[in-house]
Amino acid sequence: MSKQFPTRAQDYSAWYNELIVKADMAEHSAVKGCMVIKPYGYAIWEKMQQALDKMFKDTGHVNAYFPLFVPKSLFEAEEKNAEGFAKECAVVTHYRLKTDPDNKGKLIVDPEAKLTEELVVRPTSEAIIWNTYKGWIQSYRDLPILINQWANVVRWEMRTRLFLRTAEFLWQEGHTAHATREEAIKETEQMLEVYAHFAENFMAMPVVKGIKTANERFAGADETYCIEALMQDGKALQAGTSHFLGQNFAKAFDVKFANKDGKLDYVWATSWGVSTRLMGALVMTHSDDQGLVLPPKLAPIQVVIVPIYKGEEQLAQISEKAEQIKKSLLAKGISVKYDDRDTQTPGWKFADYEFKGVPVRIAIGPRDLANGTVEVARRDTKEKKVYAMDGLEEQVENLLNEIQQNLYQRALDFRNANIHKVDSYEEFKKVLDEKGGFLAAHWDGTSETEQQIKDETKATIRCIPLNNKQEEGKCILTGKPSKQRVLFARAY
RNA sequence: CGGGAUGUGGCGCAGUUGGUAGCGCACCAGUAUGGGGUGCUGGGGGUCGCACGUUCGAGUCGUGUCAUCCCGACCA
Repeated sequence: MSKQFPTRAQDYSAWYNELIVKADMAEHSAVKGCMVIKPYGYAIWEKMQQALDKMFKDTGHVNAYFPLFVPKSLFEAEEKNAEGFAKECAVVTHYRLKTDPDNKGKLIVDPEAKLTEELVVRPTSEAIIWNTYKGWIQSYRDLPILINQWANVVRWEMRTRLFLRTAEFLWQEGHTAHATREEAIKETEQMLEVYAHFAENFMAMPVVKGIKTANERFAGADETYCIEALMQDGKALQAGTSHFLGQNFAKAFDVKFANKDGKLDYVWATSWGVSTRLMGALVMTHSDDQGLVLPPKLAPIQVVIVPIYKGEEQLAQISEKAEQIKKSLLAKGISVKYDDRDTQTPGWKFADYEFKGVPVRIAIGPRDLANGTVEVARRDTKEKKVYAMDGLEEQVENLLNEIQQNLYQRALDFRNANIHKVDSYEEFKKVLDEKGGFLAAHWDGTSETEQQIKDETKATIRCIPLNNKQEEGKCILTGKPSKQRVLFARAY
């Protein structure tokens, strides 16, 4: 492993890219804009999936799967949605290759095999799903439909970055159908809460819950709720969205139901999603110049045990103890790896697990064996302590909780310290350039003002926080009256 | 799509005025080690992104081309 790993201060972007690759999370693939998620990175994603999936199930949702391809005619049905995604769609036009008659051993697209209708590779699944729901819904008795899908989607981005923006990415998308507007809004808000809970309690990443302005709203939604996080470099990152789709898709796909009075009405819809982008968020929330830092709740390996020994006999003695410790930790539901490979030295292992963000490391050597102790090191603070072997599992359990807490608190302190109230456009620009972070500022509520600020500063309104404090003020750009501050930031 | 850069063993790089490739890490074998990326000895592996051209001779010069990365516009 290279020793000249860039620091965050030197080059945050390079730090991020190299960290992902060197921590063995992912790498660039042979396909432009697409990454290979490696086992270690995928294991983190699986932990995220498990936690989220349970929360979805606990709130009454079920999983299903819909096709990767969307016929163009369906895709274009909801105009705003189609328009919003049109410029980043991959399109399948043919279904066969054949040997090139002019170039032996090479293949060409068979011109005879042109599809009568092009297939859009889903950038999101509203269209195909609502076309399907049409056949499932006749009566209010068929509602609600509460479905989630774990899938891949493709958005042909011009510029990509590992996890943060890849042409193909993994996500989950919930698509629900309801009899009333109120119920759909309640669902939208509920899922936002689920996301916020996941971000804060599993990722240890504080988020601001809010709603998007019209400019930033999901194409085809009436309202977009979001959770916004702040990365270490002062840029914001949209970590999850929950959309109230109104009756837009029901109208586009003619999905009506008979209510209790026998009257026909269009179905109300929501959709909500989080993606592998959260992996990037995780990295940019906690990791440091020594590599990845993982919150215990999402770490594939929570505790690693490293033996320090001379000779096989000593290893056997240490292994016996180590296996005992491993067992007692496993019994507490803690994931443990005992790394007794003799192909790497202890120091090498220390550095390696540190780089990969394993929250707790236990080292056992002959000295410990004699004293009935172990050396315990925590990744978040780099602190090392000697613990007695007796009752170690409780200690480690507590330590993991403490680390989880500490990471959250650290991130929260950072986030709070980087919400800056600004009251003039000059101050806005100055703070944005010098400090970054969220800027709480008054805005006159118009798209034009938002757009102008974006054009001039690259900062966008990340959200209007929920339960936002109401106060009289003047728009920083136009000086027009404003009733509340909104959060601006430069964003990923 | 605009700007910048880079393509040389698995990875990271060097390669002077053109004379058919070298270093570090990794890898393999042996050996001594083992409380923070271990030392020593020996070993295997590349035809220099691709094409064309200049030349007696091209990693090196020229033209073209492809790819990737970074910055920006677009976006989760």
